[in-house]
Amino acid sequence: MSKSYEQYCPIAHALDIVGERWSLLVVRELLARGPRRYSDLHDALGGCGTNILAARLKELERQGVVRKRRLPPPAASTVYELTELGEGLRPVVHELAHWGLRTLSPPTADDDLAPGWLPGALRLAFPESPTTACIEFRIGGELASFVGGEVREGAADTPDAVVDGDAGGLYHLVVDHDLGAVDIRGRRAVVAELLATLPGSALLPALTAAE
Amino acid sequence: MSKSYEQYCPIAHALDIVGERWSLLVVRELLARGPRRYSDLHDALGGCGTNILAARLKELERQGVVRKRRLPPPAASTVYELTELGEGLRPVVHELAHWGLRTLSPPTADDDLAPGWLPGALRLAFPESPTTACIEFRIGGELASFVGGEVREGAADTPDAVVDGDAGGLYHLVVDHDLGAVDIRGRRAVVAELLATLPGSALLPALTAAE
DNA sequence: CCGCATCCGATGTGATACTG
DNA sequence: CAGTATCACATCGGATGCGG
Repeated sequence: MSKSYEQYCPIAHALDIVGERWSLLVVRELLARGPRRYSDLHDALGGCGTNILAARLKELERQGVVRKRRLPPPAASTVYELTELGEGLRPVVHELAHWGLRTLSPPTADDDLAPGWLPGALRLAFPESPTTACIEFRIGGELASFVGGEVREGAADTPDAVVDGDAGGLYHLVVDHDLGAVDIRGRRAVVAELLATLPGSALLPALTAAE
Repeated sequence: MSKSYEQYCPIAHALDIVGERWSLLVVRELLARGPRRYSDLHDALGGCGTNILAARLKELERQGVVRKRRLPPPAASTVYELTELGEGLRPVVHELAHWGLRTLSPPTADDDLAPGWLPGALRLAFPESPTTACIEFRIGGELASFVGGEVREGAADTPDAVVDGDAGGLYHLVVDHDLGAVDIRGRRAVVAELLATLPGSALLPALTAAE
């Protein structure tokens, strides 16, 4: 879409930068997983055409959303990472993800999901510093934890709560706020608190009434 | 883009629905100005090709984002309006607008702006119920007011504060939180409170530090 | 392998014209 | 006013090539 909307409007301007096909998915990937190599991105995007990916990265770099960095010799490779401007897209992607969840049906099987999806999914699902509690998630073979408001891979040392279930259970926990969709050991209250930080907790109840 | 991203991911799914060119601008228009006719949309979008607009509206309707409604005889006409699902995009568009503002330079002249832009701009800029105060905005010939957390066209009866200036001043007020960029009569504090509800007030200070 | 650049058929876009 | 029809053209997606 090299063609701009040519409107004096922040939304049109934002879309001029990240509105092209694949662009926001590149940002999603960098937000959820951190700095990545070209071919990692290409794989994660379900193969979007190497030329397209190259074009998007070049454009995003030109716009100051993404930065290219060369790693030191031991692992000589180039990685792409978000600039501060690019990091600023987190709330946008976060809201978009929650809106998308409304019309996305629960996952059918864990096979659909790429290995290592859980930490990224949690990072995208929850705001940055939602709670000081420590919660461990064991979802369909994946393992990740909330520690001090941050998401880590792997188990937690002394979790306040452990959430156990499959991807469908996590879906219902996040979308329907159904604490019964997963198995929770420890302090259920901290999980409820975490859910209260979701955009949906303000929106969903309002849907039946007038918005 | 009739072609879906075909990923099990809420963001990819959201973009399958509103990620096509022009789609989010249609939503923006309906969010900011309420139900509109086909040709009003076509004008507001800077002429995006009637076939494209028709295709987008059809797709958005099919996806349950937009609804077509026929007005009663007196003003026999068809209008498009957002469904509850479509209204749910408000936080998304809201965040996107604030991100876009970061790299959008101040307006050069008021000529750039379509008549009646102010109420829509205020509705997009500020969250839904930010304050109970009553504030009147007089920006470059445009007139709009915050009353009870809602934006109205025209003057306010008994405003707590009156904000006077041009479009550039409003820009700096919203982006830089510069209360000096406009002329404020009455209680400055209620304007400062309103600014505190912006996403930027949480993000901008954090940019110099680590995000 | 990694990081692209090039070529090409399929598809989407944009301006104009035209119809109910 | 509310679209549909048409057509030149840009872009996309997929395959392939190719130097480091």
